[in-house]
Amino acid sequence: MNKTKAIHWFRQDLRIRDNPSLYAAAEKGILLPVYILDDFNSGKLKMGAASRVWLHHSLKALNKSLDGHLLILMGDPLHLIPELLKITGIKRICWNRCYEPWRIQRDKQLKEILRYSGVEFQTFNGSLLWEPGVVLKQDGTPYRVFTPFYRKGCLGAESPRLPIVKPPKMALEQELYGSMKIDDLKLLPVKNWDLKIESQWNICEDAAHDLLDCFLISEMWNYREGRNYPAQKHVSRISPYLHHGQLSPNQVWHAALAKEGGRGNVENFLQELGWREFSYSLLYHFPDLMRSNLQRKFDAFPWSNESPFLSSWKRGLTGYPFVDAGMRELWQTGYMHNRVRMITASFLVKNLLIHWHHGRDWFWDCLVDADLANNSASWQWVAGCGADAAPYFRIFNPVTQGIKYDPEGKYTRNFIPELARLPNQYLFRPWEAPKTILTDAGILIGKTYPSPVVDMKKTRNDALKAYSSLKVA
DNA sequence: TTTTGAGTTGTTCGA
DNA sequence: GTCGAACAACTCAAA
Repeated sequence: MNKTKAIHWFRQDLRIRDNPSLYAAAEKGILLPVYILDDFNSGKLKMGAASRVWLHHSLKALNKSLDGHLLILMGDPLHLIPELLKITGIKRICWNRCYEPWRIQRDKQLKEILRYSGVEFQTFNGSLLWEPGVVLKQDGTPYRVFTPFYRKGCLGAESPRLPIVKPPKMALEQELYGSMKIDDLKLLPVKNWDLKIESQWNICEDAAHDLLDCFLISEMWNYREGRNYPAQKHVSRISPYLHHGQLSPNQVWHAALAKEGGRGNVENFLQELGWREFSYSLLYHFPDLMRSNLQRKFDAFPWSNESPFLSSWKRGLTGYPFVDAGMRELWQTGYMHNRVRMITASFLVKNLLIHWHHGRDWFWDCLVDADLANNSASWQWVAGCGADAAPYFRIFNPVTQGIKYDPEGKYTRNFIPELARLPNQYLFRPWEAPKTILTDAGILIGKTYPSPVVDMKKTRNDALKAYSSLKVA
């Protein structure tokens, strides 16, 4: 038995700074930092391929900042942790809380085991500004509408704690007790498509801060407007760092608050963190959020089965350039600009009438920021079956949206090089371009770039009809 | 208890 | 070209 040693169990908090559990574990003596790849048996919730790539590099970076003393394991923590405690004789373990329903269940079981075996454990809030259960309506039930949730619930509650520094001293355990190598986790794909993703991102804690600082200093002054233009740099792109915990929301919140944004830019940016909180709250109170329509009448929605267009959508071959640009950005970079996420998602659900579950799964696999709460809540929002009142008529038109938010076509041309020489006037509706213009641009619709898979006008009306059929329920 | 009115980011049509 | 109105019905916080 060794009272001076403690384990910090890294989960979705892959950082050294502002890490309450790491801080507490390192405080009293020797620290054994552990990471356990634990999604091997979680079935449908297996981490997506892009997230695994991100995780691989995150772990490499984290291990480096721990002088190579990060203990790596793979398997079920319910077995591995008690075993590790036994082997090491350590009697104290700390972690930051996670909120996926299966993790909540699992952690509860683990606590029982630890209690039974007389191991001291401590858990912390390391990844939310307001934990679920704190922000509730006066009647004690959870909010179902964002604005009151955020304005009254969040902003009316205690303000988020200030970030803490990294542990002043980290006396790291030198023995590695049969640790695996990070490479042994086989997080990288066999075919090396991950190289494309890696070239876009610097995946480590320091880079996360650089990115955030850069955004806050040079881009946030125009966040409110600029965030709508995917060709511009007015979004922060911190979502993957937030998901994996290289950044904490507290660090972001307080860093943003300290800036002069003007014209509501800071408030708008903070509100996006509020949406993240809202998603987590929904997931906590509706654990089946990833599957069940929050509005049950949507269970009767006439989704088209076996649509041949799902794969066109995935590959960025719908014939609608703005949609295709987004889907290709996703595939090539593991990321998609938020406005384009809404447009591509709206297209899948409202024009192709394909169930949001299919979109959810594709995004889950492709996004480096894939997050159960955000992904589930956002797809429900787009589909209109989510928590907020969603006007049935909110159906994005990829042509209109392209003209409005990518006026110079820079974003679209970047991802659809085969349309690069098409004039702006026709860039978002090449099928309407005169033959001579297409020829001049080297485009053959149906050959070098697909014809539109569906007709916007017709499918819009079909969707409106389908949505109004739900009224009765 | 009842009532009021707002609700993330849209589109189309007609003046 | 710009502008405002219309496009369901419903939930739910809050007065």
